[in-house]
Order: sequence, then structure tokens, then C-alpha cells
Amino acid sequence: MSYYIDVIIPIPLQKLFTYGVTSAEAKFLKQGMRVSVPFGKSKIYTGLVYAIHDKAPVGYEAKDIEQILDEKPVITQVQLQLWQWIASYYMCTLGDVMRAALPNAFILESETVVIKGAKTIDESDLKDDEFLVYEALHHQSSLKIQDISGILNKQGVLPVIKRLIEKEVVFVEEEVYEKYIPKLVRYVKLHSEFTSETALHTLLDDLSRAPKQREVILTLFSLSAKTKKPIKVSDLTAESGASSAIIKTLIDKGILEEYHIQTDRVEYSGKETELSKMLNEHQNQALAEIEASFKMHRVVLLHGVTSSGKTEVYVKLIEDTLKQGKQVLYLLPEIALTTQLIKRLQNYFGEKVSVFHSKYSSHERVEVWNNVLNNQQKAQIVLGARSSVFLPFNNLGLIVIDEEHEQSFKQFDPAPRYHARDTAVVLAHIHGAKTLLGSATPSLESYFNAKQNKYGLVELMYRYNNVLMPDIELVDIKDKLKRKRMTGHFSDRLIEEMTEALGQGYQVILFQNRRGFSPIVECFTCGHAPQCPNCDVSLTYHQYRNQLRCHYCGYTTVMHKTCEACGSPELDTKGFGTEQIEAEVKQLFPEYKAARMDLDTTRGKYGYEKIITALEQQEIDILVGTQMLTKGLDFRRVKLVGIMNADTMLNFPDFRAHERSFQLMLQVSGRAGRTAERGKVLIQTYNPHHNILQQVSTNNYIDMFSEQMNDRYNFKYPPVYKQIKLTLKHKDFNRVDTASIWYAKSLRQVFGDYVLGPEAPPIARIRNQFHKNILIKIPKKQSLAKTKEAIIKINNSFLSIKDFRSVNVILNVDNF
DNA sequence: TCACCTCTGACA
DNA sequence: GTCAGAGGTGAC
Repeated sequence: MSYYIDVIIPIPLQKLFTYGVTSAEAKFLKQGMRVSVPFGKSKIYTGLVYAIHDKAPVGYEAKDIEQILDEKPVITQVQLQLWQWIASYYMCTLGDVMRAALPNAFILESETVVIKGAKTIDESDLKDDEFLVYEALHHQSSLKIQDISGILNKQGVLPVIKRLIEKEVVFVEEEVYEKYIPKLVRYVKLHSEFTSETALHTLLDDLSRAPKQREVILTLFSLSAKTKKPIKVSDLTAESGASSAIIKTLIDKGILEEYHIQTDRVEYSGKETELSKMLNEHQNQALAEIEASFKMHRVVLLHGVTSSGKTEVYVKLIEDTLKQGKQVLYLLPEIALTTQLIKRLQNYFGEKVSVFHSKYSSHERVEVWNNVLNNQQKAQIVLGARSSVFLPFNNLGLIVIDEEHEQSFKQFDPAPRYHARDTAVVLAHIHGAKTLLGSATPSLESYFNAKQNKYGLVELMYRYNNVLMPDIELVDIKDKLKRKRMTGHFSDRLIEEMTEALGQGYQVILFQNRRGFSPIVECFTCGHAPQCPNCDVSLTYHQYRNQLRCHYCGYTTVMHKTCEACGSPELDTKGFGTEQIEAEVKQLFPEYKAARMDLDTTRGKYGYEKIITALEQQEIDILVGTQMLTKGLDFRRVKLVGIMNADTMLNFPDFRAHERSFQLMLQVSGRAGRTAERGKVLIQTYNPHHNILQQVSTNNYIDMFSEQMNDRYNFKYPPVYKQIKLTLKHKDFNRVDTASIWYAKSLRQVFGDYVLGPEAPPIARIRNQFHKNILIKIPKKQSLAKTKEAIIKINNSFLSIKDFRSVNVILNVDNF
């Protein structure tokens, strides 16, 4: 009898692929193990075993697998169940999910390498580029395709290699690299030969003419006497001051013996575990309410104002879950995963906390993965960004989702376009675990779910230590402009308050949700504004590098002193970003230290931490930043927050603009006055009577909620209606145009007026691709599964039209 | 007429 | 995603 396995391949293909295995392999293999399989003409890919059976495929001959990669499954049944839910809910393939879910190091792919052949050849027979490759192989034994691309300075190098193979100058091989290499630490001990007293004395006598070596041996003794533990080579060199050459000599002589021990890269070496804080009466009440609510609901929303001490409540719940011997997942937006919060949790839970996010190297991620899979002590609590919902939990008891309203929980590109909050709720459901959502400004959909009694709702409206909510003042800049009370982008009120706060030794945060210096540079004479050659946007001026930059495709060019079109030297900048604010601050307050926090200044693994630490150490007086500022930072000395311009947020063309502005402004405001002194927030706006601004200034979430919900009902938006967005992309405008019209028409035949568009987005072209959007609104009572079925059907007929096939269609479920 | 480029579809 | 083969395009 022949055996077969169906595997998931990490490419966006709907199908599973069937390979042949021997009966012994079939017995050994289990669902969730990885195998390497030949795929396509020459490549080796990693496949994940989905099913093992004996039904021979019809219509083709199955290839055999190359190798089994795991001893036991790396993916659990529960995870596969979740993968399936994601693939069907977010309308993507299992391959897409696999690529997102597995740490990169688990997905091996073969790489073609070019190796010099045995045959020597007359160099004059080779063409220029062929010769270059031939030459390079004299210096290097093998070349990757990418290296050759680099040498020849062009993209399509395959024809060149093909010709070289024909001439038998080179041949190619497929190489598979093991991407994960465990970290080994080098240890040394004295060779067993010398452990006896007499042998040791002879040795030391022998070494009397090599004082450095003798010194090392003596140091080794004192170290092992002191610590009673194995001695690391690095400790020995540090302690004895000997060079690694001396140690190597000792090892070569057979006096010392070296050995390696595998260790984790991610290790916590902190102080003793701190006891969790006592809760105040409000927190205690909230805790009791959450626990009561968990009896009736699987999901509970904790609405707690900024500084109300939500984290302490989470800590108590986590403690409880750990006592039951269950794992905890603590989800946070990427940006909030700063050392501040990690440290706080580590103080309580010590080394039971593991951290998982994108700035971790792929090796570190594999280690966390394995620790979670094996239910290790050090992975009882996982603190992570959205991708940690994919970790192989086997005994999950609680998921905490902090800053639940954050839109960065939703992945936009590439597929799977999943929302980590919603995925986490499903994950918890599979595990029979509880989910706690926490936010000071809950998303409308979560609050709506709570109001519908789908989720439990607990409110915590008192700030810790009864600190007063900051005093929020709206400044009408239209009026200030009229009365000439503006200095640059600063109103007289803002300058007054800044002067006062700084004078008292407090810090100030200024918020402007746009980076760069100015988004538009325009010529005074001819009105020409430099545009991105690949996208339909004007280039943003970045002063510190004297560059014009496109924020959509990354295109950069130097900023010319004169207009490119007419040569006029008079250029005008319109709009403003963080850079310009920083420059103005430096002019207005030269005696204080200003810094800027945005994407440009926080690159690199520790870029972000550096600025935070500087602020904590009070090396910075004024911090200018984008929305990065809003995330869970706890600064003691910030008294004033200035929002430079509230209108750009409010006027953003999106149905969530108002909700988001409200959340953003309240979150930034929460940075002010987190201790004794009452904080102050100044919001500059052209339209101080805007409802959202009124609601922000009175911190009235309920009003905001009911007003926005009204709009959502009237205009059929989420959370009242479900929503799926289709984006069609192609480099030929006419083709997307006709394709999108066809697509929308077909959708309308099924869904009628619930289909909107096609419509060109505000930026119609990005990276030389024209975009068109179609929106489908789905009433609550309409079956989501049926809707998706219908869309897939239409999509299939779309793909069968030859002219449309090259148009890229992106399906985005819950595109908000 | 040929070298080179882009498009298209299959991949088990 | 990768790659071969098809079909189209420009240069000699």
C-alpha cells in the first residue's frame, strides 16, 4: 500500500499539495510536523503536514518528500484550528497563514548556488557578463543568484547562468540552510587527568616557565571555588585578563577541556520577584466585577481612564490564572512594548515572562516558541505584539488585550489581514480561556459588543491616588491668527503655558501627527510642487537630511534650492510636520532641550528606548512627536501636553476619523500630570466647536459613543454593519478601471445597494500601481459565510477573464 | 532573424 | 514565491 501526505506550502495557493511517503514515514509523521519537499522545477520548500492518508491522487503522480524535519509536531491541533478560522474569516489561504504564523527560522527554503565546473575554457569564448561571473568564481567557491545580480548589476541573470551551464563552465546546486542555530556558550574545565592533587602540583610546576598560563589555571581554581558552577570561557578571560590565545594553547595542550552548553538567548536576570501591589478600593471592586462577569461572559471589556491602574488589575488576574497552572497571553500594540512595561511585569513575575515581538531576532523567536510549546516555566506569561496569537499555547487560561482600541492590532499587508484582538477572542474560545480587553478609550465595536451584552463591561473611572484628570483647553487658532497672536504654529496661550511649565522644571510634550518638515513644497512663481514619480502624492520635505521623501514608496531625492520647473529661487512650504515644530521650539525656547520622536528618529533596535530614557532622566525638556507618544508611556514630570493641530486628524477621509481622533487626543492628554500636580492640555484647532473636541475636553466617552453610533447606524458602517473592502491594483489605469467596474457590477447583482464603488482612493497611484476600491457592507442578519462564498464565486469568474487576470485583487475583511 | 524582455501559468 | 516557455519587441 502507498501512503500520502497533504501539506501546506507557505505560498498564497488555495490548494494543499500531496506527496508520497513510505509506510514507515507515514507511521512516524503526525499532523503539524514539518517536512521538506521538492516544489516546482528545482526548489525545496518547507511543508506542514496537514493529513496523512492512503488515497492516491488522481491525474498526477505525487512526488516523494525529501526529508522529515521534526521529531514531534511544532504546530498543535488547536493552532491548526485557529489557522483555519483565520483563512476562512479573513479570506486568505492556509499558506498565507503559515507564513505569518511560523517564525521565519522554521521555514527553510532552498537557494540556488552556482559552483565552478571542472572544465577550463578559453576565456575568449565567453561574453562580457559571462566572463565576470567566471572571474568571480576564481575568488569565491560558490555564488548565490543574488551575488551574481550584484556583480553584473542587473536583475535577470538567469539567462547568463544558463549559457554558462551549457558551456559546462559552472553547475548549480540547491542548498538548504538550517536557519535556526542554537546559541552555544563555551565552557572550560580542567582535564580529568589533572584532578588529583599530585598531578596538579606537577602541572603547576611545569607551567612555572609560562606564568600567563599558570595564572589562568589559578584563576580557574578561584572562580570554581567561588561560584561552584561551570566556568564560562568569557568569565575566565575577563577574570584572569588572559587573551583567548593563551586559553587556546591550554586547550591544545590538553590541560583544559572545552565544552558547550546550549543556552537561551532570551534570558531574564533581574532581581527578586516583587510582590504585586495592593489594589485600592476602586481597583478591587473592578477586579471583583471582572471575576463575576467572567462567570457569564467569555470576554470582558475593562473601560478604565488613563492612570487608573489597569495594569495592577491585570496582574492580579494573571496571578490567579498562573495559580491554576495555566498560560497567559498579554497582547499589546507593538509600539507599547517598551522596556517600561516589560520591566514592570518582570518585577512581579520574574522569569515566568517571555517577550515576543518583531524587533526580536528570528533565533530569539524560535526559543520563545519552543518554550511555549513545551510549556516551560519561563513561558507561562507571554507578553507580545499581534503575531503572538500564533504561538503554540497548549494550556491557555487568560488573554489580556491592553490598549484594545489600537488599530495596529490589525494587519494590513500582506495577507493574512487579521485583527489580533478578534483572533485572540477566537483563540481563547478554542482553549476555553477568558479574554480581558482593556482601554481608556475602547473601540466602538468593543463597547458596542459590551452594550449588546455580548461582552461583559467593567468600568474603572477613578485615577490612581485620585489624581485629577488633566485640564483640557481648546485654543481657536483662526481667532488667534486674526488677532496676530500666533508665532509660527504656536498660539500665545501655548507659549504662555509652556513657559510656565518649563519654568517650574516640568516637561512638555507636543503632538503633531505628521512627520517630516512640511508635506508640500510649492514654487511661489509657477506653483509647481515636486511629486513622487511612482505615487500620486507630493513629496514631503525633510530638513535634517535636506531631502524630499515619499512616505508611501520610500522614494527620496535631494531638495533643490530653486524650483525644478521654472528655476525660481522662492519656494514655499505648506503644512507642517514634527520636524518643523521641533525647529520652531528650538527658536522659541533656545534655553531648553528639545527632541523629536517619530519614525525617523526611532529606527534601530534601541532608537525608541534611547529617547524614552532621555526623557525619564530629564535630559529632554520638550518632546515633539507623532502618535508614537500615545502608547502606554508613564512619565512623571510631564505637566503640559500641546496638540498642535487637531483638524488634520478630524478631517481625515475615513469613517473612523472622529473616533480615532477622540482616542488619540485623550491618549495623548493622558500623558500629562500623572502624579500629584494636575496636568494641562492645550488643543489648537480652527474649529473649537467641533463635537469631538467638546467631548475630548470634557472626557465624555459616552457622548462620543452614542453620537458616533448614531452616524454608524445612519450610514451603515461598522460595528452596525460588517464590511469587506476589495482593492484592485494594476499598473495600467484603464485595465483596473474596466476590471473594477466589472467587479462592482457583478457584486451588485448579488448584494445590490450594499456595494459601494468602484472608487479611486485619495492616493490613486502607489508604487506605480493604480488602485480602485470597492466596499461591501454586510447587514448583521446576512450570513457572513454565504457572503464570502458569493464573493469567492465572483472572484473566480473574474479570474477566468483573460484581461483581468493580471489585476491584483486584495480582499480585506473588517478593513478598519 | 535573433537576442532580449514581459507575461502567464503551473507547481503535487 | 519561482521558473520555464510563450509571445512580443526592437536592433542589426
